[in-house]
Amino acid sequence: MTGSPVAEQVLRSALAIEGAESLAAIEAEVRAIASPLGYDRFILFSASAVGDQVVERIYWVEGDWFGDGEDVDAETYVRRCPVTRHVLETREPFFWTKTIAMDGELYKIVRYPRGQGIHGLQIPVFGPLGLEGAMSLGGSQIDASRRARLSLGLIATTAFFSARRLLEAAAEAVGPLSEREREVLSWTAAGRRQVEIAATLGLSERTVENHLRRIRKRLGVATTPQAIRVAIRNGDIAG
Amino acid sequence: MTGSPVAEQVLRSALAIEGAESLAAIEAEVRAIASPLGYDRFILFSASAVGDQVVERIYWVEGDWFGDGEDVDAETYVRRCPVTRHVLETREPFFWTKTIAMDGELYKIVRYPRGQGIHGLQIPVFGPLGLEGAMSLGGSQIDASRRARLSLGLIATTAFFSARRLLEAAAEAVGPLSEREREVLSWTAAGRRQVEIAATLGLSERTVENHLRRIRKRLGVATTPQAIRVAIRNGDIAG
DNA sequence: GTTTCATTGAGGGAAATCCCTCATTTTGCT
DNA sequence: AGCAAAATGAGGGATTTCCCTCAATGAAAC
Repeated sequence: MTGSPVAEQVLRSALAIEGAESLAAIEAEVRAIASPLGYDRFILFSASAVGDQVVERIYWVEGDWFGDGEDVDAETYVRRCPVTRHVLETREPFFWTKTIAMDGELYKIVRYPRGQGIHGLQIPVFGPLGLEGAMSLGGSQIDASRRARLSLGLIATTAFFSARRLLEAAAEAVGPLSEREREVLSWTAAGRRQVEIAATLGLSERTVENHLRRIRKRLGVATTPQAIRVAIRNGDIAG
Repeated sequence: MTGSPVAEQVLRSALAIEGAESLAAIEAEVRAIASPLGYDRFILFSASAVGDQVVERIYWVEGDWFGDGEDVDAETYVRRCPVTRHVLETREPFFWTKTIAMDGELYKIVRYPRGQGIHGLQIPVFGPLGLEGAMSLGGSQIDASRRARLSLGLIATTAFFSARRLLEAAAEAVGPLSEREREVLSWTAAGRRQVEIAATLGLSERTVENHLRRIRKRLGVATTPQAIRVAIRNGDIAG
């Protein structure tokens, strides 16, 4: 489609992104790699695989994602987009195509985008807790080769972690679990219900519930089952 | 230390690994990239933190990891190694150094390995379920630049997923849980709610609920959080 | 051909969990 | 003493999970 990505440039940009001290610097590097490949719109966001909410926080939006006359803001658009939701179901970067049908826009996940419309590449980013973010790149004439996908995958992954480092500096100050919290969680892992744990420890059900909520918050998870896994992994409770 | 990685070669190898049809082909590509950087021993394995057990399955071991006269097998060595355990606690590739002290071997996680001894790079690999595997590379004279780390990170990540695709293809159900049940439980451990899992797997909420109930019954537990722990213990799902 | 089991789905209702906020007491630390 | 964090508890409402039963399909086993 356009020139194939220059490998040297890709590595160099990834390193630059890794050490970037501002979001603008990250954006510039991404553009430098993506533009020659035909991508001219970008979305970078943190995501959690939990809750109905896929998108957690948008780090960067750029380009004509919405078309003229659309009066949706970036947040709404990204959150509603079916392509965005698809990151929950995949473990690999994927291409998509948006065509204008009679009854509105039609998104499709495709192997190789071609033909009329806006095409794009969506790259999920994974971490210790599973899906942690994603980057979307789009354009009307894009390089959709495996090589481009691999290159942009590296760039996007690096960009996400770097952007998060910059923007969520003081966000996740999660401490370790307290003694009481470990105790409650251990009983939970042992199959006890909140009311039973309350009786065992001589607490009210409310307190047990409050402890569990605080535990989830601390561990940065959404559900108690997930808290069990994370706590086991962290060594907070016995596996 | 040695020549810096040729970016073009890195991208090419990553693509080759991605499409590889045999483990040997993957190994060859990794060697081609890693050797010039001074790495001559490799371990590739799937991982999960099941209590004491970090390593799940070793895909590939090569090189002089153990020294002469050592009569430990690869499994034991990798499982015992403190460096291996450290992948549980990190979200980034890291360098380590092994020095021979009077009272045995001493491993240290370092920013830039130098001096005498064996040095290495450990690269955790993440997926939708969190930590899913890792690759260890070692050598006595290694390139420990950020550039090398980034390049090998890409290579290792690609290699892991490709190797798993090849080797776990015919993995059959060994546990008491069926394939579908394991799948549902894994997503639960990853923090998904029933309705979300239903959407992801294309099932009705009812079906997911039924699966979970059957899982609890099979494992002989009362609650889903407990099922998570028991399943992790049994190795039915990743820790 | 019959039986078994995995997989899928549902109705209806009970139980449990989860979310928000607010408040009190205790404990550890400077 | 004074502050911060842990630990405790509650109100009130929204979601989610759980439990019972019932049922249809398809594939594998006998």
